[in-house]
Amino acid sequence: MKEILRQLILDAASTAFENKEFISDDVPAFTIEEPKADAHGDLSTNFAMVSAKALKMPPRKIAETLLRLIGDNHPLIEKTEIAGPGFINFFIRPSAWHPVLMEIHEKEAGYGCSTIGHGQKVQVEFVSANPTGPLHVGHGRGAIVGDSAAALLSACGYEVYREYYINDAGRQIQTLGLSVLLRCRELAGQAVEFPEECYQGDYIKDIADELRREKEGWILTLPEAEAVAFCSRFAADRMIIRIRDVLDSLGITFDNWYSEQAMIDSGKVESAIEKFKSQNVIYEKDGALWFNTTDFGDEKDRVVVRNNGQATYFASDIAYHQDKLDRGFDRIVDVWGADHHGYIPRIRAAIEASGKDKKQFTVILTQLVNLLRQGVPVSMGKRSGQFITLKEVIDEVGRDAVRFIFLTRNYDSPLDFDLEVAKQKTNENPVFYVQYVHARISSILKKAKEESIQTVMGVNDPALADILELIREPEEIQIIKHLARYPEIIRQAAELMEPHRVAFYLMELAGNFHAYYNKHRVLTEDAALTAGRIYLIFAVQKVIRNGLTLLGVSAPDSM
RNA sequence: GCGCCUGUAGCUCAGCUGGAUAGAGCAACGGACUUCUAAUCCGUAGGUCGCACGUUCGAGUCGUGCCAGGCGCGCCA
Repeated sequence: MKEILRQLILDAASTAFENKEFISDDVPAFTIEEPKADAHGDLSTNFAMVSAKALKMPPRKIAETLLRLIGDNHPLIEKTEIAGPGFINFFIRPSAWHPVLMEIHEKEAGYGCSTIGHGQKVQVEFVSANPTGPLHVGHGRGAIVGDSAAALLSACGYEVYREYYINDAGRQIQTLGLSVLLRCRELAGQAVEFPEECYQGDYIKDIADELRREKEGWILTLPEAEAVAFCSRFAADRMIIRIRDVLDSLGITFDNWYSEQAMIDSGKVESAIEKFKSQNVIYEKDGALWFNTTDFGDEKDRVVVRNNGQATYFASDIAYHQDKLDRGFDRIVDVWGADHHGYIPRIRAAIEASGKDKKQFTVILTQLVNLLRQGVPVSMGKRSGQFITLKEVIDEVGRDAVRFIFLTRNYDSPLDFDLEVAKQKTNENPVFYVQYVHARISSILKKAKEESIQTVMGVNDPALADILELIREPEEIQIIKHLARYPEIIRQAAELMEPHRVAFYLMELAGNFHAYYNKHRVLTEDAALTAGRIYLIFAVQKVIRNGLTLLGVSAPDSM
């Protein structure tokens, strides 16, 4: 609808130019949007105001000219008006909205999808939590936002590749291994002193127990270094399995789990360093190797190899991002927690230094999550191991509610997650509000079927046009107008990678539907009217389902 | 001290990259179930958009400076 109007306006503008009524055919960017107030029509454009300067005409005068050229007998338009400082308001004929329903029924799950991505390859790297401890709710937020953003990109014609980067090398993993080894010895009855810097959580004991069952006393006979190395690998593997299981329970899967250790073993880190050395962006100072990130806008240069010969994690990060680009992705997206924001300049530096466009690299920074219970913060002590894990939250609250809550906030805002609120089946928890629409419609359709009412009409059914003429209640037109916006919402949400827009859209659509449901009956004595209304609500259901699917939330047939 | 994020109704949050009279939900108050699911709906009340300047036809939105909160500033991971 917007596109039709846009074309109409552009045509009128160029006619005006040909008639020499406009002195320029240079059309500035103008918008067409749904006004907040119904009195301002169905759609409105600021064309006259934004082009006032270029045309050297007062906005209202421009608007008058345009409207005269558009004429007042266009089939879609009921009336037009000029308002305020120069808005042109269009009132659309109610029946003009009906084709939206036909489009939804034709496209089904494809309604809302687009091809704006043109098959560009996008890699989305998210979660990538270290396998040294269980996932917490902060990871959950990144996981859900990343997964949903990926789904949106996919729906918009990008070729999306989901990847998890496993930090399975370096000091932390050593510590993990040591922690497990010490717990093994403990289980064997040895007296051990458990250092503070080791991981304190009970999951370490669990893994030690698994290890003991599988290997019995064997591990205790190994020399310290070998034992730690073995425990490290064993524990990291077990942690990854746990992490994957939790993510699975949220409906999140990856195309690839990328091992840092494997990357190091393949020599990619070394060669990346060599490459940068030869480009003189890496230099030596005080016995260490430094990356000259300052030249690319960072605050200070960063160490890549320490003077003890050990590479830093940054070295791996450089190689990893090089590798991403080498694999041919047009765009790479990293989803990080806000506590990592200081890393953006250096990673961006690494990308620029390799001759790539920094615009190919985007970071989604999810702000922190405060876990509460009835308004009281739940402590998140890291070292103590005394924190509520993501798994516990999912088990308590449920997958759909967890996902929806994370997706009803802009990821850029800090988020209070109250466990008690998340469990409530009230409107404080809008996931049920939206799902209820789906269930209600399923229920109506089921009943219609039982009463042998035809529920599916073909687009080419000759009776369709007459039946749709009966769909003209204000609430019905309101719903269809809202349905018409869906594809644009999806495009916007994908471009900005802001899934919360979809969640809010769905809540609004749900509101429209519930109001309609309470005011009008779908199954009536009038067969034609009933058919039309079924056609309408069936479309609503499809859009609800499409939206929920993008958010990774189920669409139940009964509740 | 420097950098990033946030500040909108009592609470939790939207606000479509600058549009018209700033919106939802919750909480409060008053109504609607013999009907296709009341996990719903209808109504009332609630605001100096942190503060101050600036940019322009027009600012919650953009710029600058303050104020408040969160996070980050290692040859740590």
